Amino acid sequence: MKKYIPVLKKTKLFAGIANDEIASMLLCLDAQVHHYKKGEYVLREGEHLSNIMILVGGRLHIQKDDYWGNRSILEQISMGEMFGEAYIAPESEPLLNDVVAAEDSVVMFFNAKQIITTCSSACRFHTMVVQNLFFSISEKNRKVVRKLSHMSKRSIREKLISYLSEEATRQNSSSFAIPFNRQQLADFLFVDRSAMSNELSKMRKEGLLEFERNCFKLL
Amino acid sequence: MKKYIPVLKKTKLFAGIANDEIASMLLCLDAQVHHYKKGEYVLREGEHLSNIMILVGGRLHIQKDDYWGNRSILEQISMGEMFGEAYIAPESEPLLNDVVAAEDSVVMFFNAKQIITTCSSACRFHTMVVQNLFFSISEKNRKVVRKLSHMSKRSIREKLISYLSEEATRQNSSSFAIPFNRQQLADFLFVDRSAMSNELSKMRKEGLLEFERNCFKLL
DNA sequence: TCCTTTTTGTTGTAAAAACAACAGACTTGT
DNA sequence: ACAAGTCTGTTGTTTTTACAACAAAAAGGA
Repeated sequence: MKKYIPVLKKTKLFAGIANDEIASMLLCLDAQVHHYKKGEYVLREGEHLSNIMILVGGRLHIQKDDYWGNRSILEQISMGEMFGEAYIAPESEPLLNDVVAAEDSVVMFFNAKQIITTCSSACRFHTMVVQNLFFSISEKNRKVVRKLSHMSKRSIREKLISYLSEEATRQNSSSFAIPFNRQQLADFLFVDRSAMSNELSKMRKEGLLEFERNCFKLL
Repeated sequence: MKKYIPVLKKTKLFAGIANDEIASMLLCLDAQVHHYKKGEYVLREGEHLSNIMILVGGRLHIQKDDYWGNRSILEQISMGEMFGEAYIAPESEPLLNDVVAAEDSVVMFFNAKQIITTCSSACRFHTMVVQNLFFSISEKNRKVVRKLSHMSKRSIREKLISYLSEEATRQNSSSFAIPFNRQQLADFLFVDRSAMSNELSKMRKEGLLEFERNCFKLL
């Protein structure tokens, strides 16, 4: 458990909190560690949540498969990101999507009630965590809205440009790796893989970008 | 100002707070009222926010126009809903979209810092508001994810079914009105209006639904 | 009321995407 | 090293969507 404190320290939720403070909070917040193999389900659609979770190792996909087997990847969760936080409100509906390990992953569970109910004595920094929680969910919110903007684009090409540009900006370089293979990227952009591959090739021919596997360079 | 207290009382943010408590908080939170005519901009892309806003009259669209004049409506804000809350975090980027009055509207502005910084004495209920704020943004989050699910559908027909089903569920009836005209619905679903109109007609012929103007009935 | 503007549905055509099928490159495990 | 499986790009076909243009219906204003 303690070995994840350095990771937690870097998260938005525990920003500005000292290591030993985090350690004491782990007890107060009822922290638990779970391990998942690639492909395993962390959460399933329809579940009721009473925990807030932080990914401390690996990578997760928040996704949904429809009746015909079409998969849609709504979000990707990377190291240090929080998830599940939107479903702990008292009148919240059950989880809308599945959460699946995209690679071997480690997740920490925290008792949600303990987080949002500021405790009386022990944890001096609890108030700060509540505020951090709000800032974290704010960031998540903006992330989803950005994704929605990608999806508002009408053509595969525009969606690709929109997404790849964001990645280039985020990684602060015109050369960057993405955390998806082709099929996953297609599922993430809600388009057909072969059509997308085709479009990528066209764009390369036109000199808009270069790529190899999951590495891209915008020109 | 005081005339909006009954509206505020029904919002998620002020849930469980007595009328006179709200009244005193209006001062503490630096509340201001602004009026907008249909089509007027409430906020513009790129702005930095230091307020949380609640719509107390009318209807707003959170939207974006691209270079070629294609409009995308990302969200609709109805009476009593909060907005802007995701952009007040210290390291938040500027606003990603425009906020426009879809009809004559009234908006209340609250000082964001005052809300998230629990004040010392006067407002006994301030702690509750902070918690409400978290639950409100949680709900907003789920709303955006639901919209993302609609958009994950590959065809216009599926998007329509996905959106209309949600409305039917939300309004708890198979007959319901939607808050969009055809062009706005198309902008909201990120598709072409005429193609969508066409698809609606086909669906009506096939007996899937009935409609007239903005009133729909699922069969 | 009449005129103007907006909204909606319809049609035909061009463009784009989905779908299916396959081959070659690359991985992985034995 | 080999076999099995996965990933990626490519092609041809079918389906769907976008686009443009227009007419009818409805709404709004003078």
